[in-house]
Amino acid sequence: MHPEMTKCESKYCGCLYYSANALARVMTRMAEEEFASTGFSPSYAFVLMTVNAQPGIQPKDLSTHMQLTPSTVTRLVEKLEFRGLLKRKITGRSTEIQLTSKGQELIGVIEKSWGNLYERYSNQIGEEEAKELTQKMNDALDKLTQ
Amino acid sequence: MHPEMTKCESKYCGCLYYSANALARVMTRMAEEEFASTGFSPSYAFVLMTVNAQPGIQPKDLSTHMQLTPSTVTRLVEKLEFRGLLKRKITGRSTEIQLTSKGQELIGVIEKSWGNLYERYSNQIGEEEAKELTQKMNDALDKLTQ
DNA sequence: ATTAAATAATTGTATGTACAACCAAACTAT
DNA sequence: ATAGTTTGGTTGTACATACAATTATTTAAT
Repeated sequence: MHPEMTKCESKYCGCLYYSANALARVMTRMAEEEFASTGFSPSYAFVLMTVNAQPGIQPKDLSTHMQLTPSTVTRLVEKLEFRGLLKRKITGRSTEIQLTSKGQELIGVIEKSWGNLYERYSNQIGEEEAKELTQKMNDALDKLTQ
Repeated sequence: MHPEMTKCESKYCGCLYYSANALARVMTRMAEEEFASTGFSPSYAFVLMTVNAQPGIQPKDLSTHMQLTPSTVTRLVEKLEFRGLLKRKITGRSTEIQLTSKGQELIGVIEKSWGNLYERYSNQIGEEEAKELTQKMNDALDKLTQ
């Protein structure tokens, strides 16, 4: 038995599906706590940040960028539009998403929470290790999605 | 700009929350495809495998093991019990979970799908890299959950 | 012994996400 | 030009998961 196996009795801990989901749930719980002060759950905050970084982005691109299905993106965007934080400009079959001024006002708070989240997990995991892990996960993501 | 940044234009790709969730969704889609032939979605298959590996396991332990909340485990277990694949033996406030014979019959098929899943992502990511990544994620998980 | 605190599990309810079906717009090929 | 195909986006619906509140059991403290 390998020494690194001692911490985990179950052989299923060697499964990427299992570990990815467990880690995602832990990170989501943490992100929910950090973003709570903004009034948004993490996915909504992420949409706002992404639209802020790429004004005019289309739902399709949000979808591939966040690895969410188009229907999920529709739901996220329509709720944020309902709350007056962004608006959709439809031309033909394509749609452009822009922040409203009300939405822009929130970016500061959201980015601050995002910074807090980064600090929090970096403290626990170690900043360098966290960066490295994130990078490796992104590499894997690239390979898994061509 | 670092060379490894070229693939990802957004600074948010450096966020562990983001990457963990994106990877988890991609892996879940893949796992759903592989487990489809068993008639279970991956979480249910995982419960069955875990109970098979640790007969008599308690919901609480399943919960911490899978990083799922107790209520979620209750739902998973009650559906599997309803389908006659496992049964709960309640003594006092604690519960022991066992596979039924019907449940045991399914283990073979499930483990085979699990192997297919392993092969599939190993082929895409590279077996060594996949193992390494899984290990690093488990290490991070340990640190994030004390 | 009796009360208080902690723990295991469950229930009602809400939310995030996905799938399947669909519509409308834009290509493509005849 | 027109029919077929592809693509962006939306809707109805279903499911996995979480949160808050609750019950029941066990442990701890007086």
